[in-house]
Amino acid sequence: MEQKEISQAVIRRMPRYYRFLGELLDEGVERISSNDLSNRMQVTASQIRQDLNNFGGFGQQGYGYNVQYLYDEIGKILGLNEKHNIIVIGAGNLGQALANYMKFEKLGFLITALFDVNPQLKGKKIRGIEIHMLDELDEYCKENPVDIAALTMPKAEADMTAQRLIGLGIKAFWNFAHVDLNIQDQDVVVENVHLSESLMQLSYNIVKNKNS
Amino acid sequence: MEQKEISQAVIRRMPRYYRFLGELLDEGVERISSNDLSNRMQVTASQIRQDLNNFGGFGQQGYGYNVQYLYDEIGKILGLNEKHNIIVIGAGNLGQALANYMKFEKLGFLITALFDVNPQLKGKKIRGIEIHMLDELDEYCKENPVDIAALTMPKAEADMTAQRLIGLGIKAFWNFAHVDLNIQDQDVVVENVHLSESLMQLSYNIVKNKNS
DNA sequence: TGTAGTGTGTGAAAAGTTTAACACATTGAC
DNA sequence: GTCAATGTGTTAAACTTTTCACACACTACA
Repeated sequence: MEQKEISQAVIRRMPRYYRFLGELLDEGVERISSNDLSNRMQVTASQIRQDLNNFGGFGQQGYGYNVQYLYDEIGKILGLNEKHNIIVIGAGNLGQALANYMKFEKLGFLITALFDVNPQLKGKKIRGIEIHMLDELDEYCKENPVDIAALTMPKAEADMTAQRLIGLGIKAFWNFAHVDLNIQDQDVVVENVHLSESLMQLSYNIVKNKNS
Repeated sequence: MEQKEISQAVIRRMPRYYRFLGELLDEGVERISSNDLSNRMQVTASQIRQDLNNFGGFGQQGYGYNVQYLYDEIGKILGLNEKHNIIVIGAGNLGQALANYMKFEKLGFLITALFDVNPQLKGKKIRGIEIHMLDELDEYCKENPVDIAALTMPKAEADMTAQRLIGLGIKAFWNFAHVDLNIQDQDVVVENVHLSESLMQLSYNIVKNKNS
């Protein structure tokens, strides 16, 4: 059904276009050329045109791109026209921080439940979102639609829990545990957020800068 | 002083090598070939050899790589042999979650202070780390060594605060605010962690998978 | 000590990504 | 309506990254 494979390099840039177009909308800008957008975003106009053309011709010669239209189209490409229910496994600081973060809801990502093994957290609510015990996971997943599982538990349990969730039909993981999930199933997608690795990259660049 | 520029594509992979080598050390493995490592890490052996060779010949023909030695060398490359003091600007959920996360310390990243504008948080401590008021920032930075500022405040204030911090001599930012920092100075490095963008990428891949 | 086997470092090929260049569709001022 | 100006979509070139292939350094066993 998909025409041709679009590279992840392109996909990584789409949310940024979406963000800048949202800002343009807020400013009341109705149309924009790849050139003007390239100045704002500090990327080449050529890249913008190439990227967008992967998905079809959204612009018009002599006019440019209609901001609202392009914004909506990129939203659709990124799946933001659908709602996504997220459960968070691990209700520690990070899990609770995610639950508290309201920005995700505006994008259509709704955190519906948290799970933890700590009995002290049982029944506690974060912004109205209940913390369940991990042994209620199976039941919850059978009774409620779940699109994404965010894994914020210690790495030792992450892969095991992921396997359990795959068994329950979960097809998408937002993985904060510092480990590679061992996923065989082609249908299952994983997005890793490895904070320590990001910090190490920063550290490399600090040291490099010092020495140059 | 730096021999030649090493691409960020390579740098992005180094922390992952570091992680796998750490695991090998824990398992008591003393030596490993690029081939065995490639099987574990699901990358090509060729890529491992190329990547490592950017920094020098760490291996030996007929033997492979000494795990401990390579681990240490990559640690040095990533600047993990030095300590880095981090201040966190924004003591909301995410800021507090970062302060609570002990893994960073093991890598040499020490969170030394949090800052916020909310007077209710004044003097509160997270794992012994004090929350200061934002107006104490200048004084703090003049009296204490600060290597990295983690920005977890709302995006509206992020860029302004970054400029202020640059004025105070901070040269590295770990930016969680959903905005591009407007940095001119070549000496200043930025590492972005844009959680919403990561989520949108995941969402794209979910939708793509459904349609294929 | 000899020798078969291992496995790096490296140069070159292949694949992928980004930038440049431009034909021509559309705009907008007169 | 005409026509210069604009600015996309697209093809091709430049550049970057990844993979392949192999000479030969070193190991390890007899």
